[in-house]
Amino acid sequence: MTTESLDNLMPIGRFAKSCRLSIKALRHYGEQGLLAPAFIDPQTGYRYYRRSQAQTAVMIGMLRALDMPLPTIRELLESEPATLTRILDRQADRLLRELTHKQQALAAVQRLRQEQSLMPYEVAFRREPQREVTRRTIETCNESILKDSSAEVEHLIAAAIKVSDVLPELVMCINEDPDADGRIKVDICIDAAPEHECIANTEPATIEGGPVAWCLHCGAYDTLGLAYHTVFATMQARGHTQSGAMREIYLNDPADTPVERLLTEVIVPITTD
Amino acid sequence: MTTESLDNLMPIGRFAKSCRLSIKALRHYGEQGLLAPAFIDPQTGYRYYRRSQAQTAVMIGMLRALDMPLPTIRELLESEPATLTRILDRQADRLLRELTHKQQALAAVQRLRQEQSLMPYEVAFRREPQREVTRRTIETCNESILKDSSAEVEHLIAAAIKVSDVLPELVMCINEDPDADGRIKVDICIDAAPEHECIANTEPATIEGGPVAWCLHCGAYDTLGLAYHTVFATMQARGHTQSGAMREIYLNDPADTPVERLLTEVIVPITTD
DNA sequence: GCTTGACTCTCCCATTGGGGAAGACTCGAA
DNA sequence: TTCGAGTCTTCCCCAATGGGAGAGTCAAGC
Repeated sequence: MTTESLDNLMPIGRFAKSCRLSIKALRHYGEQGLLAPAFIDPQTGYRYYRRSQAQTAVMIGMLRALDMPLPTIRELLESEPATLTRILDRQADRLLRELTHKQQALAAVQRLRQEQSLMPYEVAFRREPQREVTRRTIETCNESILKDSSAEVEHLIAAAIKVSDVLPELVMCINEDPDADGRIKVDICIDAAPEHECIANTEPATIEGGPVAWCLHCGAYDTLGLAYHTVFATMQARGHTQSGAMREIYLNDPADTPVERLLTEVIVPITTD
Repeated sequence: MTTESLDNLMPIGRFAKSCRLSIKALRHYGEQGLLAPAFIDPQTGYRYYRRSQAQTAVMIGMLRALDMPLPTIRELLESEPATLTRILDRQADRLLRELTHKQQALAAVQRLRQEQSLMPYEVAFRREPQREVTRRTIETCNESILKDSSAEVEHLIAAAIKVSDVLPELVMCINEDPDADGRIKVDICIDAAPEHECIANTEPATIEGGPVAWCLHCGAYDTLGLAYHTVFATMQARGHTQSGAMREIYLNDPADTPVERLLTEVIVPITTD
């Protein structure tokens, strides 16, 4: 270690100022193995950093500004370019999920504000008829259900129009996961018709009829959660219990309807005892 | 209390299942004053909930799904419709800020991934000439700087084109806040010209020349943060210190340039000792 | 009436990324 | 030498739960 490099050593305060991090944060990064001081005086315990370490420190600050967890940052700083891409991909996925979630939350809050109510739906209790349908089942997770299902719905609709030339009524059944892995099974169903039987990856099925809690959602699909919550709240208040997969019926086609006019029936089968 | 209402009482586990919340969460909500059990057995400490409370519980679950903090939810549950709007407005503001932040983070991560590097800029050290400019100063906070400044920039550009019929070169100086309140002063500057003096809310000013650290950012403005961090990192590695307001020079017009072609000079004045 | 298994209680510790404060020690300049 | 500023460790705090330990309770079957 030359005199020159010794001269470059500075105590934590000055270093913190130069790289725009707090002293606390720097100590924390040291403990977590992201950025160890170049030298620690064994007598006094004082931490000293080398000027060249500021580059790493600034990078850490940047990555933190991107909400990257410290363990991920450590990986990233130690990684080869190849691994770097993989880690960043993972991070981008995570951010995208959080972004979608925030978007939906914002839409929901704005809707509540507009409606001036925490339960902006009229919930009715009624009896649904049994339906014979053609079904395709997909599996997805809670965060990407909107994206995954809408993609699949488009495929199915396109296939149905090709064979029967009519826009079918569409029902989506959400089977809440008994396998716990965060996976959810979703059935996308169109009314049964002889022509529909030839559509790939589908099977005939029956949607049981019976008593249900029901409400009508008007507007974009990303605030459907509010409708479900309102239905559940009303159900509970009356002592009803869910007794099967909840479902949505889409009353118009998103392709030719402005989002604020979209109508969706929200249905939860119940037991009436 | 009638027998009927007593019959409605159920222990926490059943109640939790019926409103889809965890037992832990329910106990916590009780402590925080959001949802107290209808009855607590003084002997055993067992909590009993009434069926009608499930409605509130489901609402709390919904609001938590919107990332609303518990104190806010308490306010909301106790509030009149008038206050409700105000609280939801506040919440929407917060969500919007977080949303913007996530968007920028995602854009930054994707850029890093694409560049396969944590420092995807070439930083140069050079000497900037002094500039005489016409300046408008705005004050904003860190999160909304992009939005606020771009709005103001459009106004100023429009005003300048009206009086001089030429697209002026645009420089933005970011004075980092000494007042600490999270407020940042931003100067939007166009080159000084006699015709510009009549533009409202502007004043003549001088941007000092001198040594700077410099890099060129190509692409959308929301990842400019990466460029700044790279510049700072390189500066620190060479032992340079910032000595004035950092600034950006916009080399083309966002109105007629595709975002991926936008060029921005990022400049940080330094001392060279 | 007793056993047994499912439920529930309280209390404590963990998470993330630090911030704040206390009390003691150290550094550097005058 | 002295004094003010810097730094050390240690402990507690934030939000909203989750997990687990150890003890007590409930309800159903025998």
